Amino acid sequence: MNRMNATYENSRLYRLRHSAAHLMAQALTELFPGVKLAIGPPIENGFYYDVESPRPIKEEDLVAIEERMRELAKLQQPIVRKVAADRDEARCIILEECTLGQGEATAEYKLQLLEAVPDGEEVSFYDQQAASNGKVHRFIDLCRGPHIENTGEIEHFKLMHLAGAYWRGDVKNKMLTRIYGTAFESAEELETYLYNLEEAKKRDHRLLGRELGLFIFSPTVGPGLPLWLPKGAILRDVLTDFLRGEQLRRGYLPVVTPNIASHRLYEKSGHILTFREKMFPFMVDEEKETFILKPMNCPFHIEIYASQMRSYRDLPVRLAEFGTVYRYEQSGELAGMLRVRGFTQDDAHLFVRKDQLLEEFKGVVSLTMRVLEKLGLKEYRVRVGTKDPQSDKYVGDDENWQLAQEAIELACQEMQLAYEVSAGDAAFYGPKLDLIIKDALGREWQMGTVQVDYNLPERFALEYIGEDGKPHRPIMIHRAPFGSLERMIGLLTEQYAGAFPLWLAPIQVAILPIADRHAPYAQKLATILQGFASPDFKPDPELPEAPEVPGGAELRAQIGTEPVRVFVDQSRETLGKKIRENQKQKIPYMLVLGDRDIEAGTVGVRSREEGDLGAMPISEFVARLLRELR
RNA sequence: GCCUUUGUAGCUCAGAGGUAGAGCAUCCCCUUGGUAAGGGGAAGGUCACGGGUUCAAUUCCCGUCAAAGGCUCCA
Repeated sequence: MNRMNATYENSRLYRLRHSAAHLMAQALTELFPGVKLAIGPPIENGFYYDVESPRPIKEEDLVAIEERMRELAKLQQPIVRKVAADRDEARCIILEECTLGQGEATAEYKLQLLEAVPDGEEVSFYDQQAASNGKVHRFIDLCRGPHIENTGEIEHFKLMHLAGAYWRGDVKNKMLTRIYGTAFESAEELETYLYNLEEAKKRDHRLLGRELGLFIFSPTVGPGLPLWLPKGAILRDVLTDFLRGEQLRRGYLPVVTPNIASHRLYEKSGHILTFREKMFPFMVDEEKETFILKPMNCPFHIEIYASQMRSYRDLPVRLAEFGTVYRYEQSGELAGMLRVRGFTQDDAHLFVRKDQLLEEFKGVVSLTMRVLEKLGLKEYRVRVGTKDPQSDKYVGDDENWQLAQEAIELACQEMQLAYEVSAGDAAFYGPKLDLIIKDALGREWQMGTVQVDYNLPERFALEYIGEDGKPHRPIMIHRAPFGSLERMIGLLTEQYAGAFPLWLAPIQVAILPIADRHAPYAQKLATILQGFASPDFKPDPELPEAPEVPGGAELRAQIGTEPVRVFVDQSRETLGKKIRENQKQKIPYMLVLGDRDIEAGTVGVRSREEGDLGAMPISEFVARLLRELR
């Protein structure tokens, strides 16, 4: 669930939404007699109520429920708080009053909730009622509160959608129907919220991914298996080139490993035991052995580490690979690029000595911060996932866990990261630091991750020879600053609404020849901007000879070895149409090219953000471009 | 996987128990244009797939697949 701050929880809006949830429950008890109410809290953008209904609640029922809510709100029911003297009285109120004469069975979940209230804590109820046309409408609910004073204050609300939700969030329990709604203090705020929601949908990466030609999904290929189109693939290349460069400077060594491996590898790593349900069905060769499509890269990198004797002087060893892994995610979990079944991690494993752990961890976090900064991702949450003391699903001794956690927290403090500790969010082999970012619809996704691992070195009996001539066990750091290219590109698409910054944009410059006769010249200019053309390069032998681009040699020198990603729009359309189409493609710069420009050695520059900038010498535009890129 | 919803042309969407339409995109013709859609024409669909009800199903019912919003999980 989304996190809420104390200001919100103390606000009138929060109480208003809580009361709106009650009002909805009241409408439900009237419209669906026998409905069993579970819980109905306010949430970040509204409220919900979980119920078990005697007949299925359909989307079309929402209209009637909302209608009844409005009627009930108009009755101006005062909301009265009551405190039960003791547990027995609370039980009586639940069974006799809360059931509203609809039978004790409807109290099933409320009784369970009562049991969950800690001893000594006050048990309160909120009661609302009013009479209308001789009929008494009443609703009373076990609830901690607080609420607003009167249902009449609930004016600006809307029921949003239906969903299933397990009772107490446990898959083993019955699935209840959750009705989501939202409420605001004013009609304007409600409208703004709904409007923003519509706007957010336009930023959906699935929509933009297709419109901008980044990626598609094909049912013929299979769910959760994306196809990267040329522009999306360029985006991947730009991101991987960037990170590869950063890693090179930080002493990472590239490795490449296969997509499948013998089951023996994953038995040794423990994945078959702990990760089996996330793995694609095994490939069974009846004569020889079983192969597994890889769900993680680490065991391969471990094999590489273990392939030779390591000295303490060799450490840290940092092995990096953009490794594609396959995980059999539940069908209902797939979500565009944010959750797929085949994805490429910007993975690396650092094998370090104990005395190097803190510094290496900090190095990784610093790289991760550098990545976020470069990507322009400013809003994120840092979560340190630690062991759940109640659980025994972890491996390794407490001392190592303690050390690992201290290293993580110390690193965060030294780097002045605002982090929060979340018990139970560790990996089974060690604590970790995750970066969590919201998508367009406000849903949180784990992006980058840094994990400390004592377990796998143990399972694979990894060693290095220490200064003392004796074998020692290294510690592993697993890390992925992006998390995965799929998720990161999906998220970036939403962050930028498809208008990627110049350095990332799959196409940086579109050249728009005004008439057909300008196309050869446009091609010539394109090859210069692309930085690979020799002076006598002829782009297309079919094209007529074009005038030389003035100052071409100087421009080549200016561009150097960094190619600009250029597209020449040769469609036989009017200039207006070309501008419109390329603007919709969110290309950072358009260069309009006609007789006047060829004559004068200029280009008509149009910026995605600033519109028409007028004609300028080509060298001036190139200077502007390079300035922006560097 | 579970709950709710959706599935009509490449895309966005109309439509009705009697075997289908628009705009954009595509192709062709005319237009060669100076900063957000020039004009005309053509082609394009087993109405997701498989059953059932019916004289007749794309429409109603059931199942399957896929997608969306949630729940549970996770990069």
